[in-house]
Amino acid sequence: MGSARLGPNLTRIAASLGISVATVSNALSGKGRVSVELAERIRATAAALGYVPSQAGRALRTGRSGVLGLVLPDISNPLFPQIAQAIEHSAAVAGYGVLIADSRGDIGMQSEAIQRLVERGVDGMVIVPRRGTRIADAGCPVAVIDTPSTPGNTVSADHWQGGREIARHLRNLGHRKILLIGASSASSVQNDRIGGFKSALDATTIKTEVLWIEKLEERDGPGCLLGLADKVQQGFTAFAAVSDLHALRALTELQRAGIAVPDSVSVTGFDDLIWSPVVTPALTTIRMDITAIAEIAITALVSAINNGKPIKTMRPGDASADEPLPGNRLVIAEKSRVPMQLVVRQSSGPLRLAKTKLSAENS
Amino acid sequence: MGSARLGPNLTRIAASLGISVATVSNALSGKGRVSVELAERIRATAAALGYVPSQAGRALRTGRSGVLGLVLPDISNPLFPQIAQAIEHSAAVAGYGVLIADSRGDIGMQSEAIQRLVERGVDGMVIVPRRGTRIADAGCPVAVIDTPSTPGNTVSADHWQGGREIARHLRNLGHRKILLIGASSASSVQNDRIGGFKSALDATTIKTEVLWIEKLEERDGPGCLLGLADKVQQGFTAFAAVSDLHALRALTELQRAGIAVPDSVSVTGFDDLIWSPVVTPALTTIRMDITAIAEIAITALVSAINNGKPIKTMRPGDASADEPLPGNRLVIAEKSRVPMQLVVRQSSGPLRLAKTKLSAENS
DNA sequence: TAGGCCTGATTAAACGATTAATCATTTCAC
DNA sequence: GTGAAATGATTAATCGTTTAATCAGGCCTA
Repeated sequence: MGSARLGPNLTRIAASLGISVATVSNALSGKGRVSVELAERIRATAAALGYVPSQAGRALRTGRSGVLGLVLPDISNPLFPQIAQAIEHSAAVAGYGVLIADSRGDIGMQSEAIQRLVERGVDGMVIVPRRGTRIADAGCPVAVIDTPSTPGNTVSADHWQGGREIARHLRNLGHRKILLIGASSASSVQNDRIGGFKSALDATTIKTEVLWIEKLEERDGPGCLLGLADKVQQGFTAFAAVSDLHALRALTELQRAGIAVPDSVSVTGFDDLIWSPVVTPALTTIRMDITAIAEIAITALVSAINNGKPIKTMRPGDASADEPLPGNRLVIAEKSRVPMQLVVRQSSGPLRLAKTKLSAENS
Repeated sequence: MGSARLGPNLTRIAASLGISVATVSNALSGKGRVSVELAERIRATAAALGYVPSQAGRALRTGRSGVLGLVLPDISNPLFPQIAQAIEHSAAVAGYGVLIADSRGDIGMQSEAIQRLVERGVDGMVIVPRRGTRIADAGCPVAVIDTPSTPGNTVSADHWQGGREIARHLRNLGHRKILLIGASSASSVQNDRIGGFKSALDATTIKTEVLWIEKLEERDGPGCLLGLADKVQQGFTAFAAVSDLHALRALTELQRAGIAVPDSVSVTGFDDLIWSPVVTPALTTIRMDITAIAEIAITALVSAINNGKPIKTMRPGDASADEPLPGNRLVIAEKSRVPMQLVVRQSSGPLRLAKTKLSAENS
C-alpha cells in the first residue's frame, strides 16, 4: 500500500511539470505528438524522480503482460540450465520476462503447469514437451522445442544430423562394432539421434546394437551396471551414448573395469554437458546451439504474439488458418532445425588391435 | 485485443446473472457478504464460462503482482535445476509465480537482473548471490540464500556441518592424509565447507591440504589434470571435493591413472548432483535439503510481503527497524540453517595398506 | 409503531497506463 | 483575407478487479 503510493507514476510527473498525463505518456513512449524540448524535459524529470512504469497498469490497458512462460518436462534435467539461460537471455533482449513452470516429469502436471502460466497472463509460451506429448489448448501462442520429426515442433537441434556426425566420426576412427546407449525407446529425441547414427553407417560393414538403460534398470534396479565389460569381450570397440550423462556412466564403468578409454575403447556422448570437458578423458560429444534455438523460438513466438502475419499459424486439424486465431496456436519458425556440432575431445580414438587391448585388460 | 475481449470477466458473469460485479467479486473471493445460494450460483457460472481472473486488473488494484523473482549467479550452475525446481514448487504452493533472472556469473549483471525484476513488479525476490556480493537496494523484500556465515543470509544449508560430516566419515574409515579439492578460495560456501571439514579433525593426527582448481587452471589451462596421481604417491588416501563436479573430475582422473576407487583411495563430493548415483563407483556425497530451504525462504519472503510482523526486517546500518520499511529489506527466517545429510555410496571405503595399493597401481 | 440492527446486495471510486477524439493555435496556400 | 492543414497539447474513456461506502428491506426490541 505505502510502497505503491510512494512510487512515482505518470500522474506525479505530469503534476510536477504542470502538464497532462497523456503528454507524459506520449513523450516517454514516443508515440504521440510532443515538442522536442518538452519531451526532453519530461524524460529528465522522469529520470530524476526514478520513474518505473507500472507493468500492471500497462498490462491491463494493452492486454499484454510482457511475460513469456517456459514449460519444461523436468527442471532437474541437466540440460535445463542451458535452455533456461538461453531462453531467458533471448526473451530479455526482446523485452520479455520469463516465468518458469515445472512439470516434474509428470504428464498430468504439464497441463497443470500450462494452466498456471495462462492464469498469470503470459503472452506466449515456450514448451519443451515431455516424450511425445501433444500440447493441449493453451489459449496463447506456443513455441515447441522438441525434434524436427515431431509434428508441431517449432525449432530444435537437428538430432538426426547430430547422430550422423558422431557415427561418421567413429567410423572414420575405424570402429566396426558400436554399442548405442539410450535411456528410453519412448523418447523421440533419442530415437532421432539413434536413427541418424544408423543412417550414416553401412549396416553390412558396421555392426550396431542399442542398449536401453531404462529396460535394464527395470530388472537390475536404478544405478545398476550396464555390463559393458561383457560387451567389450563381445568385440564392441565404441560406445556411443545418446546423452553425456549416459556417456559418463559408461566411461566410469569401463574405467572401473580396467578398460582404458580411449586406448582400448572409445566413448562418445551428446549435449556437451557441464562436466564433459573436465572429466578424464574429456568427452567427445555433440553440442547443440542452444543460443540459436532460443533466439529462433523467441523470435517466432514474439512475432506470433504481435499478430503474426509473417508467421504461419496452425491448429491441428484445421488447415485453413489465414486470420490469426485468438486462442491456441502453435508457432512454426522458418528455420526449424539447427545443426549440431561435433566436439572431438579425448574419449574417442582410433581403433586398436583387440589383442593389445585384451592383454592390457587382463593384466 | 480480440483475445482479451473474448475472455470472460467479472462484468460478463455479473451481466449473465443480472447482478453487480461487486457481488461476483465478493462471492469468488469469499470476502464480502453474499448469500450462500447466490454465491454457489456465481461460482457455477464462473466455472461454466471458464472464468480466469485477470492478474493485471488485480495487480493494478491491489499493488501485488503475485510474482516472485529468482536471481541466480549463474544459471548454468549444475545445482540450479534443483534450486529452481524447489523454489518454483514452494512459490506455486504459496500462490506465486516465479520469474527468473540470470546474471551469467557477472557481478554487474546481477544488479541489472535485479533491476529488470523490479521493473516487472515482482513482490519480492530470492537471491542466490555471487561470491560474497552485497545485495544492493532492491526496493522490495529480498530473501538471500548463501551461507549461514554470510551477513544478510536468510536461509541456507549448513555447509559447515556438512563439511564436518564428511570429515568424520573419512576419519572413521581410517584416512589420515586427505586432500581437499575446491574451485576458488573466494567462495564463502566452499570456505565454509572446508572450514567445517577441518574443524572436525584433529590436525595433529590427520593431515589435510587444499587444492584450488582455479589457481591450477590459471597456470595449466581449463580442464587440466589435477595431478592427483602425484598426490597418491605422496600418501594421500582420500580426496574430498567441495562439489560433485570436482569429485567427478578427481574420480575419472584417478581411474584413468589406474588407481582404483575406492579400493586404493576414496573420493567424496558435495551436493548429490544428478550423475552422482549413476557413475561407477557411485559417489559418496553430502546432500542439501533444498526443498526445506526453498520452503523456508519462500515462507519468510511471503510473510515479509504481507507486511511481516512475525518477521524481523532489517537494513544494513539501520538498527531500529520496527515499522515495516517500504523499500528495501532483507528477510531473516527463524530457522536459517538447514542440516546437510551424508549419502554414503561406493566411492569411499576403508583405508588399505599402501603397499597393496602401490603394487596394484604399478601393474 | 418507530427506531435500531443485521443481512445481502449495489454504487462508485480508485489503481496506472494507453489512446482515440478533440481543441486551440499557428502556418500555409490560394 | 479566408479556409485548410499541420502542430502540440488536453480530455476522457477504457482495461478488470477490489473495496469502502451506501442502500433497501426484514426482524427484533422498546
